[in-house]
Amino acid sequence: MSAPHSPAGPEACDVREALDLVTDKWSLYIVSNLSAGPRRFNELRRAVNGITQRMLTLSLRNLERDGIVARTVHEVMPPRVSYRLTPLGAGLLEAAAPLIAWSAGHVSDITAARARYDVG
Amino acid sequence: MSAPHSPAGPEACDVREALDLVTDKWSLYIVSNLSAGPRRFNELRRAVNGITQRMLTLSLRNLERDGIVARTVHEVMPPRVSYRLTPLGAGLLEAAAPLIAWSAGHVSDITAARARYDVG
DNA sequence: CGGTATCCAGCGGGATACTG
DNA sequence: CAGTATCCCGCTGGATACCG
Repeated sequence: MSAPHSPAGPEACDVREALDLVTDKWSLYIVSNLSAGPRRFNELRRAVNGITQRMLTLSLRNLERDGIVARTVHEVMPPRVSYRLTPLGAGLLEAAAPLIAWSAGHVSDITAARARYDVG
Repeated sequence: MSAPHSPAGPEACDVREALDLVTDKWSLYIVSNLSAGPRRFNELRRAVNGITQRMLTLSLRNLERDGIVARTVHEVMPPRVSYRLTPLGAGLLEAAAPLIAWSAGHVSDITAARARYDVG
């Protein structure tokens, strides 16, 4: 099909691209769990509520690919791999912090709104 | 329940709940398009790059249900329906603004990081 | 420990057609 | 104009098993 007709401004596409970074289930959650410093794979797995091994691996790979997270392998036995935020990732976390805080603070408002909507 | 090494205390579940608000493809995009004031259905459709009629309807219903967006029907012919942010929605937009701005401003960084990753 | 590989269910979401 | 209804494909992501 024809490319999205958005000559209206270069920002439109950027915003869509940008929001895709946030549109996946785990990335922001993982990033926020790396705020306190480097974490090993299984530390993250325990910290990130409900994530599977597979999804943690995939999410970390994507974050690494995007330059958000850095992966370090320590060549010892047993294997030791740690993950930490890059400067880019730290910037993302900083930018996301208000949204995360707001969301956490307004879950009850939204739950209430839903209840009202579903009744009336 | 706060483990000493984990930032995930009782807030953990809330954060997951909260991030689910952001985890869908269109909501933040729509909300950001309502920042300048009320919009009619097809205005939004044109503004929100690439959205289908179905997904716009579904997304607006969810946002209305969550108390983020208010829907007003003007009983005229042809039908006229407008959508605007509620105070809650305005708060969400305010909280999301830094993330949206950051994302839009760092798309190129991320694209570059991907290119580097894919080569090496 | 830190992954891959494989299988598969669910649903997000696009295309299309119809309606008040 | 502002939706509903229907069909269906593909990707997300969960469960499980295996590997260096």
